[in-house]
Amino acid sequence: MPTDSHISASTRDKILNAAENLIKSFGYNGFSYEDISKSVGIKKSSIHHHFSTKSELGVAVVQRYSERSQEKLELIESNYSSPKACLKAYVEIFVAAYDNNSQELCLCGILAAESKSLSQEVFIELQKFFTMNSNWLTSIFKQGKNLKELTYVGDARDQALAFLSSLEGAMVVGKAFKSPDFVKKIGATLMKDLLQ
Amino acid sequence: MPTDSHISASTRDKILNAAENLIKSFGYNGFSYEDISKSVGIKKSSIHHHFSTKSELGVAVVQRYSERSQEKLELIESNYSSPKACLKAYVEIFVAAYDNNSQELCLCGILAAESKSLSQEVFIELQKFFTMNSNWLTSIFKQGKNLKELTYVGDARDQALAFLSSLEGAMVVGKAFKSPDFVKKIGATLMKDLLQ
DNA sequence: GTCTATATCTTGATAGAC
DNA sequence: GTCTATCAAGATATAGAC
Repeated sequence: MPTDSHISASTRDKILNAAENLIKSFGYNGFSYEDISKSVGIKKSSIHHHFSTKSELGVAVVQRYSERSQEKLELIESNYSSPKACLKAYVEIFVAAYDNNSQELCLCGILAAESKSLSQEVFIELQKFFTMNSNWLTSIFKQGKNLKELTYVGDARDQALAFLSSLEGAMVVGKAFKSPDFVKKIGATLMKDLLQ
Repeated sequence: MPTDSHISASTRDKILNAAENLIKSFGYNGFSYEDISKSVGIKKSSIHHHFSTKSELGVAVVQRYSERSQEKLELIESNYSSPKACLKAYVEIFVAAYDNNSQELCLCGILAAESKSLSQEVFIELQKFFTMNSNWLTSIFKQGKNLKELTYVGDARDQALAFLSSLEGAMVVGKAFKSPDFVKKIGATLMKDLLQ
């Protein structure tokens, strides 16, 4: 058995989990090593043993988040052949992340908003996330038009970027309204528009 | 002459200007009294004379931003009678804020992302901003459908919220891509979709 | 209304014992 | 790999002179 998914998370993973959740809730400038210390039950200095700087920790958090996102995208494409179903499943990622976790943001959404506060290293990982997502969506939109499953005017990439922007924005605006089903509603509206 | 728009800004206004710009760039958790001090050329303690707490400053910044936004919305409605033209002018607000200022975010967009870090007082002002914008947009979308100028399916409010989310999200995603004309492109795409 | 000075706390990070 | 102890810097905020 190559993976030991049943054993409890390593300290390193616990730190990454805590950091990811803290960033989603309070942003990169809104969390500290002390917060992680409390959450994981380990001293600040021990965190530095695993991630010597905050930037290094940030890079690792975004990398892991991107890897998981990529796995989800691959899973969608292997589960669904129709672009319409793929897009619906994509929306469901955002809905689940938001609705199931008391209106938590996309990790990379809040980091993008804080771009100017990030080290170059973290920012580069951030860009990779958005490049991956926009490329995937563009491909889906192209297929959708070819198969006449999705209705839109103009360029597939423009539509993909607008779609991605809408979902990221929905998480942000939904927080301001403290609306638990905001992303679900926006997602449904977006899909409806594309099936016109 | 009732207004003295030619005289230089009061210290209070200078502080508000600095705070607004700093928040747009680095977020609420990303700026300090020291930053304002450097920007305005005044000591930290003097800022406390005008705004005794950071929360108080935050409230004032959002209130002023909202007032200006409201004035813009009123100006649009008095300048244009067509819903389509109103919506186009609304998009232009976001485009101008983003493109002219090296990809600066909507003040309330980044604050919404940082919701959990805000005092209740600041958060309440934030909600007012989004309520005002969504109500205005809903009204425009209703008129647009009645006059057959805008094409969309379903509820006007849902479309208004999706539209607002798209613009807010475009500013965020555009930052990740370091794309100077991202909001303009997304805005054009959104308008095209509504004129289908 | 602005300043100097200071208080108090928190931050990211390091040194060194175990 | 985790701990205690400590650091220097930066944070919000206050006291009191001018």
